[in-house]
Amino acid sequence: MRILFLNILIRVNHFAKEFVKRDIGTVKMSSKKTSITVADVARAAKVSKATAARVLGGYGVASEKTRNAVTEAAEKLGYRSNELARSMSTGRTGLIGVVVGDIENAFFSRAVRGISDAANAAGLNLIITNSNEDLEQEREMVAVLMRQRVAGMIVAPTDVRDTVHLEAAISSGTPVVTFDRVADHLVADSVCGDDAAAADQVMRHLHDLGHQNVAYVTAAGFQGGRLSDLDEIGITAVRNRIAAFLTASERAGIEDPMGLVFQNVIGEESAQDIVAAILAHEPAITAVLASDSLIGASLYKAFKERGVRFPSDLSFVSWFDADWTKVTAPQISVVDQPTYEFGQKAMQCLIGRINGDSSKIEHILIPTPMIARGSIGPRETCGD
Amino acid sequence: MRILFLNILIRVNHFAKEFVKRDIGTVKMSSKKTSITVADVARAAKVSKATAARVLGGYGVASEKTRNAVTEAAEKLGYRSNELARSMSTGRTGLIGVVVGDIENAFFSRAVRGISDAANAAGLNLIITNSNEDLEQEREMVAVLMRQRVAGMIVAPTDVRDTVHLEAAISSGTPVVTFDRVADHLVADSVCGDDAAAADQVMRHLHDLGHQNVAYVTAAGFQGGRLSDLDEIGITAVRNRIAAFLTASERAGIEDPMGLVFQNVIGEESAQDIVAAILAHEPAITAVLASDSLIGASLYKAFKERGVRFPSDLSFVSWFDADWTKVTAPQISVVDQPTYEFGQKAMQCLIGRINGDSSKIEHILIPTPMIARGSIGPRETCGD
DNA sequence: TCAGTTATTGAGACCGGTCTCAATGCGTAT
DNA sequence: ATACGCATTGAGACCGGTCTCAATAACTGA
Repeated sequence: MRILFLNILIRVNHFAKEFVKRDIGTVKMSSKKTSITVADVARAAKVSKATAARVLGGYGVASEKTRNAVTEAAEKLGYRSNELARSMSTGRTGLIGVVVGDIENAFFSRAVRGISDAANAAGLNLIITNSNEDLEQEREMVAVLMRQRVAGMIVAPTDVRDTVHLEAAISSGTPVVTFDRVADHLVADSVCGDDAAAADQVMRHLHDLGHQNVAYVTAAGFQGGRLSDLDEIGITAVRNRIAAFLTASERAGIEDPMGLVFQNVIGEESAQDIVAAILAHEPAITAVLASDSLIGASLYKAFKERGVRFPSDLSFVSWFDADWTKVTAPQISVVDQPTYEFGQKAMQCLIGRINGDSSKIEHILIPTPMIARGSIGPRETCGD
Repeated sequence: MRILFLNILIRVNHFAKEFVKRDIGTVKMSSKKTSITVADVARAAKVSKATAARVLGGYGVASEKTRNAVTEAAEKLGYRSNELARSMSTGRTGLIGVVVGDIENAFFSRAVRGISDAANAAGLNLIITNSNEDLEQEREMVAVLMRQRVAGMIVAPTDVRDTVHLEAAISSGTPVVTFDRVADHLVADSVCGDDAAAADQVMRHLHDLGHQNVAYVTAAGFQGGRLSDLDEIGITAVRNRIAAFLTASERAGIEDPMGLVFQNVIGEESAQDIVAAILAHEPAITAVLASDSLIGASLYKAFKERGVRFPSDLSFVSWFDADWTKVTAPQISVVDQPTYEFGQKAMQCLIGRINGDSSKIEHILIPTPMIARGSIGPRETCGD
């Protein structure tokens, strides 16, 4: 009788426990309805969490029967993997950090498109950040990306003379590839246009057309408002162009080539000032090189406003084949920077590094040929 | 003797196990050297992990003495927080997913800049993806973003007639804001230009100038190569423009307004075909509206190649005030879409939703006024 | 059928942080 | 000195997945 009672009590207790367990399970599932886990799928498929994870994560082995059961349960439950959890476990994220000057600048947005396409093809995704060509902001963005534990970073460094933050990232095991600019001392691959060759080519072309006084216009600002030392320039792309420009100007007999470098052109107001200075220059400047397409567009508009005719009054070349260079009359001659390819190459390098490639650091130079259009003409037609 | 031998064997085995364990521990610490954890900092500061986390995570309370000790240890060790772990715990990431048609299109890159600036100001970062205005790719990108557990998404939907994937995201608790396009049935805020009003304004202006046969050129493709039903258009921005265009054309006495909608202009080749068709149109088409700046640039170039003069032969208006519209001669009249503001507004809406705002869904309409420039002129100067 | 080998599965620890609540410490009043 | 209330701290569970290795199952050959 006593034994029978105890037996009944044990059964009731067992039933109550099963009831509570089921109830808790129901509540849990209800509140977590929006996020099904591997454990949920495993329960539904009547396998262990580890087995379900193997199937859903696509690693290890599982029998076909098990695989089907898990797959079906996952579909039925609407399982969606959690990359955060996966990344925590594996120590690897599928995220790539990108630091550009300004995503709105077509030069960078096209490069980002190239990076993005190559990344997506490799199952990776981009976190895009803007440095605004400001070192402090670049540092902050790199820190943000490091906290996100990006698998690697592609950076257009604002100033190659101060890359401590990039060195720290690299030391932490995060591979870095720079694009458009190269820091020689950094243990990072780089992908850049051949700026020196391009500047040289443009200058030769202009000299062949009889030009001697050629101006170079840049956004970079110099101490005392005038270039006196190339080391002032933290963006290697710009430095290389100007170095080649100076060499070529000397070759053409210019005694003070640095005096032909016009600085600090950021936006249309400063372009107006520079255009006034160029038009007032003695001896007359008969050709202008714009360091990038933003500057190019501002200068072009300012010159047109003053009634300058291309190429009869002034020959004009801009870096980067932006959309606007092809609707002007005449069309603008450009240094064609294939930034989509820059981006693709940079991403390919980075994927190699992420996958453990420890071969020698590469500095990839991509040709950036001049496209001569109607904005360049012989000096004799340039009025004197 | 046998017992002695077994005893020695057991001791050797034990020693070997301890040796291997020590060796593994050393290797492990060495490989983890680059990632200092809260536990490491806690150890160095002689507090518990929970306390160190409180200080480093900036939540809870800690004495000043403790705070200083932890902060100092963290600096000395070079602690860098792990957002993955934090997000796992908190159930919240600081990532925002963005799906645009093509980051390279200035319309989107400027919007993304607006989104990015607003996000960064709120301590958030963007994962940018491209849909290429393809529904399948959009679905895939949304899935990728959901797997990353983004805190919310800003999407320019490719087709508002099929938004199951967005509905699923919203049901999962991930707020969505659409921009440029609106899906009425979606429980999502939207930020768009007032396309109907803009089209109406442009048409009124053209009619006031005497134009009657005005063409609208779009990238959208229609069944049978001709627009017959507005519901064919999955992008609401385009649909609204065309609807207003048709209404205004009818008002101006056009009997078959749909015949003035030219479709499927993607790239410069198709632009050539469309330009030929427009120039051959009877009665003569005296004004053209380009649905976006990519189409606009292609059309402009094709017309110029055929010697068309603006505005004497043809008046021309393009949606979006792209850079190229301001260097043509004459400058192009545009519908100014302030996409930077679109992006900012969208991000603000999304931040509200992420923070728990459950107020009524908002559809924000931003004015997109016409900027009349030299490409528009009276019909009488347009040759007949 | 039994033994040996290979394939599959499950238990439990772990990633690096957050969160909860009980334990401990500190300050104040009697 | 003792009691009470408040502030601070620590222990341990947990987030959702991966990884390791022992246990179990399945297969094959004698």
